[in-house]
Amino acid sequence: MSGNGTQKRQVTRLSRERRVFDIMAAARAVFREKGYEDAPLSDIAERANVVEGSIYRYFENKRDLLVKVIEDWYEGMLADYGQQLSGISGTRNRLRYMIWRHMNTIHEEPALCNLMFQHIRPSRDYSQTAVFQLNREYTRQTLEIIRSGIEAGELRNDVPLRLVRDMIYGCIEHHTWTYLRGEGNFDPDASADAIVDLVLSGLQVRVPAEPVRPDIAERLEKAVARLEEMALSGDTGAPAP
Amino acid sequence: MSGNGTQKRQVTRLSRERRVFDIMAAARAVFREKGYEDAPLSDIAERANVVEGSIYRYFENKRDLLVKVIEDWYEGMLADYGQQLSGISGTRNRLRYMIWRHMNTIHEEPALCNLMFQHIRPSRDYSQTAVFQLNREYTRQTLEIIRSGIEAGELRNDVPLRLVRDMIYGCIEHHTWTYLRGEGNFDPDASADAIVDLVLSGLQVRVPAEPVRPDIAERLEKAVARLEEMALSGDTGAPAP
DNA sequence: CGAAATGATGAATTGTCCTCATTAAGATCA
DNA sequence: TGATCTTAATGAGGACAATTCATCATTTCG
Repeated sequence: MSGNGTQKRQVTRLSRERRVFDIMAAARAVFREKGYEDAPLSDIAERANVVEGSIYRYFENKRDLLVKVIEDWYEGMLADYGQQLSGISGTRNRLRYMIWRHMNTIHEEPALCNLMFQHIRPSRDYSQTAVFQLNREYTRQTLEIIRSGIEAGELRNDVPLRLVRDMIYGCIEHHTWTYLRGEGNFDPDASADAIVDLVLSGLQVRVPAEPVRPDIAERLEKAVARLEEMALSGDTGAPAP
Repeated sequence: MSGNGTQKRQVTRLSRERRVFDIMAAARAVFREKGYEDAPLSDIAERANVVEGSIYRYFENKRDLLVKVIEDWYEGMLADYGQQLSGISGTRNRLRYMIWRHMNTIHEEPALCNLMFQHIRPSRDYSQTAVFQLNREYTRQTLEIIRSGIEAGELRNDVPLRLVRDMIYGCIEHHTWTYLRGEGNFDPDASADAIVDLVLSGLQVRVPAEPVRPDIAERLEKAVARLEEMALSGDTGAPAP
């Protein structure tokens, strides 16, 4: 409207790394806030101080941007996982840490987790992505915990490992979502304890280590009674008529 | 192009029910084939022999159409569930049936399940939908199975019910997806057995019902030995030096 | 300093969902 | 039966977001 007809446009050029970093940071924030489909590329571009079209110089398309964002987040998350875990000993403690950490992640980044579960994991080519590989390494450690528990004789050896893995992760996810939906409040510590307990002990009632098995107690008592009787009567041990 | 300039357009009018039925059937097919975002309304309209705009006379928008499709499918699915379940007795058998059925559903309609998990369940207003209510009733029956197992003394009574529910459903879903992704082949029967077993028994090694507790066996043997000795010696029962 | 190479731009294109003024089919009534 | 009214169906067009590309700005290099 005002007379800036022949104004030369300003163009700022930064290093490739810096641009990629800016765009991914902006994308992560916007995706976290609005989800995937409700996040217009224009929002991301604006927040990154870039024009829409420029994004396509660094990312194939919107989906590729999402994948890279999640990948980046995942890497940061898992960076210290192995190390932390190696500092914990005992099957139960290690399982508990793994469960606790997984729950905590969902609790702290529900939006990004949602993107992962809604848009990355169900995609056809998921098993070709880097996130898949990261995840594989992550869950491999869980399988390893179980395997060493079996070797130590603490855990049953007749259970399909993958099923156990699926049970643990499935439980965590399902449980966290129902909580996030607003059923009760969230206590990762208590929940982690309960899940470990349930996975290890199962639902069935366990017979406590019985003080004395009834049939044996009976036989013992009879033997003692007979002993006493014999001691008093001088019997030779043949049953009384 | 060819000279049909003033051709009167043909309009067919059907009952409201019939139109809704046609559109939902077409939508279910197209959604199943292409997912949600990759299913253009034009495809659905074409398959239903309707023009795009007409869909909006019966459904608020694309999402509403999806919700109604899933609702409809869910209702059909759960119609006989309660009845089937009431024909099965025993905690283990009932749990197994519930698990088997859930797995089977995912196996037979992976695409529709995906829509449910990806687009319906995570939505903000999920807990206001009819599907949510249906699902609630569905999982309530699972809680009921467990509750009656507890009452019968078969199951532990110190376990949070919701956690058990989450564990079962989470396990089924996670497990089925990893299978559908192509890791191994799918055997609902074997898997259902394994899941029931794991949920009931847990991971930990169970001490088998010992034939005789060692300490008791020892005492028994000693008693018998003493008996014999006494019978031979005419001892009064005081321990031998 | 000039030319070539590369990066950034935003206008234009495309593909969808969705709206709405217009038209056709069927219902109602004289 | 024919005129009028009601309402369903239509499809052209609006809105909006992803993606492309010809053009121009900046940097690099001889």
